[in-house]
Amino acid sequence: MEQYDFRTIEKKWQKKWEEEKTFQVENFTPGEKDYLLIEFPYPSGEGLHIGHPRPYTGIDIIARKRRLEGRVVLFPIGFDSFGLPTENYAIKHKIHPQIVTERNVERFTQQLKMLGLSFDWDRCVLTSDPSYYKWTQWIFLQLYKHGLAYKAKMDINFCPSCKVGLANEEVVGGECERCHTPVIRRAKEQWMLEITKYAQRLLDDLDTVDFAERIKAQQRNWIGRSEGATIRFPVIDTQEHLEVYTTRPDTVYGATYMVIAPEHPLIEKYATRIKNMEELEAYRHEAKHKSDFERMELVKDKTGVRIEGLDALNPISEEVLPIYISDYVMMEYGSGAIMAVPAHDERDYEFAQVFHLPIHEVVSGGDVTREAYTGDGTIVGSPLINGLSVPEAIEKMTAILEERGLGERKVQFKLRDWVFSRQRYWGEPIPIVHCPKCGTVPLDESELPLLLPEVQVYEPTEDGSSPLAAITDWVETSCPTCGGPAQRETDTMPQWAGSSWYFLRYLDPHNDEALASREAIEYWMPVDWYNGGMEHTTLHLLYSRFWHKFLYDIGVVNTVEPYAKRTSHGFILGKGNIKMSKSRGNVINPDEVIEEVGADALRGYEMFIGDFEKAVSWSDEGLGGTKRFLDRLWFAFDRVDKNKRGYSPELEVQINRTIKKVGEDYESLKANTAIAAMMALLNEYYHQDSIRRDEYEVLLTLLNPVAPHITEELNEMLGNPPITEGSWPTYDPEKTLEDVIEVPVQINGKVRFRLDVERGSDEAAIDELLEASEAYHRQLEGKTLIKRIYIQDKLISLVVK
RNA sequence: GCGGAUGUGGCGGAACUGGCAGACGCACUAGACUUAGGAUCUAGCGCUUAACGGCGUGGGGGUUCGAGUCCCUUCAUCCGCACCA
Repeated sequence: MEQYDFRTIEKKWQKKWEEEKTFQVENFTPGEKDYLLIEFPYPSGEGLHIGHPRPYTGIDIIARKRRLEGRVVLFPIGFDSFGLPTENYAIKHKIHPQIVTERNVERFTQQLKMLGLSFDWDRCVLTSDPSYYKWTQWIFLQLYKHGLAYKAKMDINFCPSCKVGLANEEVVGGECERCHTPVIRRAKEQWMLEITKYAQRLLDDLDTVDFAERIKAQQRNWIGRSEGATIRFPVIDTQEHLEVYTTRPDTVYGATYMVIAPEHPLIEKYATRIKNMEELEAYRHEAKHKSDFERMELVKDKTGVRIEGLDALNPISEEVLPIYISDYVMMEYGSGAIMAVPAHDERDYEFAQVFHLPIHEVVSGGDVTREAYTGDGTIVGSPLINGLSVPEAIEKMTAILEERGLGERKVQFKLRDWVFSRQRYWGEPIPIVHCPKCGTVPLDESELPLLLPEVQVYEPTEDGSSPLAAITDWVETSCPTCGGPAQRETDTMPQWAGSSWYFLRYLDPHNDEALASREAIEYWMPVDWYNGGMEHTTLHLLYSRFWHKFLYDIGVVNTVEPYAKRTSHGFILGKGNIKMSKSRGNVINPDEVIEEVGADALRGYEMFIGDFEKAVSWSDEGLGGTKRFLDRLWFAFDRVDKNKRGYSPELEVQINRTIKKVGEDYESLKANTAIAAMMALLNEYYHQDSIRRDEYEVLLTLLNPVAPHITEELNEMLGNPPITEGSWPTYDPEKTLEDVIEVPVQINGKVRFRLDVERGSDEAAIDELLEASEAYHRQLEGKTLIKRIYIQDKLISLVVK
């Protein structure tokens, strides 16, 4: 028999699948639907990375298996084609981003097809296609109309290198997620989406979906819900109150000073009364020009300045409290002001030490002369709540505050609104017009898509405004309301816009009347299984859940959550668990691997390499092992007795077990152990004189989802119709068990010998067997049996003395 | 600091609801076939011991006839968030 010529054979099957549209699926096909989704790739210039095939193959296996089980499977693909890297590449090489995108998509498509993934290519979508972004813009307009999109001048995270504003989620460790330049703060008018309005629902509905625990935990953490109370502290000799948020209203008697954020508006308002304005200004200036990164570096040393001339009154203890500004209080969280309780808060404690401020213990149990005590205890020094525990005191104090009109119960979130505009070219134009008379006016829906204009120069400008601002004849337009001269919004949407709803477009990709028909949405939604990277948990996953809930609220979709189940895959690292990178020279190129060993071996290896959810390291030797398995499968064909049906008695149990195991393992993303079981079965076949046709065929079908090309070829060589037209093997549960089981016998917890026991034997039968066993008598010589435990078909445990 | 994980041979990793630890693969060793082998096949392969045996799932303790698995405690590593009041 010839060598397995994977190059020719893989191409042959890929061509067949493409021409015959084997994996195309029609809407409304009767049957049980499965919507399986992988995160669509960003078509970067580098082409497919070796990490891409892992999640794709993992879900492709599920798709292929479920089709064989007769289910109606939607497994689509598309490209998230707007975005900065393409634009940067275009600038560098002076090629239009559109052209760059087309080229990259072309390359990605070809590479994905080489992997033999069973996508329905007819539903392929591109987020940068006007027929697609028309609907991204449409969703924005709905958000705007429902008051969830607003423009605000605010300090945003700004990357001086990318010259672009960033969402909180895009700042990692104080650096730009993309280029790692330290992020600075900059005041800018930005479009914002009010995701905070959905915070509670985004949190609550996590309980209704099947997401991996780490994903849920990370989202909860990011949303950051806390319960507490607001308290208003009068500013002495003014009409003003400083409102603070605290989770510990029980410690209000322990407040010995107050701190407001450097940006707090109180300072401007009372500038004339403040005696040390210059000093404050200097501090504010410094704080503003510190990047987040620097702010973090200096975590240990608390700095600040007292506001001379303004004091606050503790409304409960009626003590007079000095007010400080310090950058450890942030304007973005709560009200930008805190009551400082140094005895029971570590940060306040540090600050109090630096500034020699009093520390009043109000919860007993710690030693506040040494450190802040944040645990539970009995309330002391607090006339209204003395003697209570912390939780009781929180409850009582909150009630008192509400009763006296000094504050109220409050739920606070860390989640902030989504900075939605980017001052870049390669993104969806925001369909808004600014009219001097009518103000901000949304475009009429009939005007969509608002096309991205052709430009010569797409570099961002030094002042940080969008390249679109320079295209006067595009910017200058007329007001949709009054018809007078007006100007277009020149910011574009962030990359996360197009990916926040793409799974809906797959359902009805050519619809020009709606983002997808209601019928299609009702037929397919929700996504039954969505796999993607952990790095998207607080970005894409949260954003798309938010948009989906909004679309639900306005009646576009029928499910509250878009994804019923979410799993995430681990990265593939280089040898020695080091990240692959060009500079280290340890990058593995999928094209080369496919050329070397074929797509089936690559797919098989990426599944066999280890736990799907964990990071794994690439090994060329490991790849070789998987390739060898496929070669052995290929040459086993010679030993197949094509006329002999059924399973041989020696193999029957193992085959039935393997069918069971492979099916279950695929479903739980454990293709590694499924492959191990199939390897073991093939090894077993080699120990037989010949392989029966049915034995071989069942292995081909089981392996088909992992290695679709070689299995189809071998199956065809047997003269069978394609596996894709067949069905998934079934097993007989009765036959997954041996009739005679080798049961271990433990004596005082150690296995000493084994007995062949007929399946289902009772204790009496065991007695007989033990009596007849020579080993048993030898082991018991001179000892007394105290206890005997028999677990049917599993184990015999004897306790002797 | 908070949250989530993970610690098993030389390596990647298996082990269902507590029931034969180390499946499967890699590497390695020996042999076969070969002019040759980085091909293929066969066999071996946790540590220790001459052997019987003993010891083994990060460390310590506990529950149990029986613990990788359950409980307590401790150490280490990875990931995410982080002055969030």
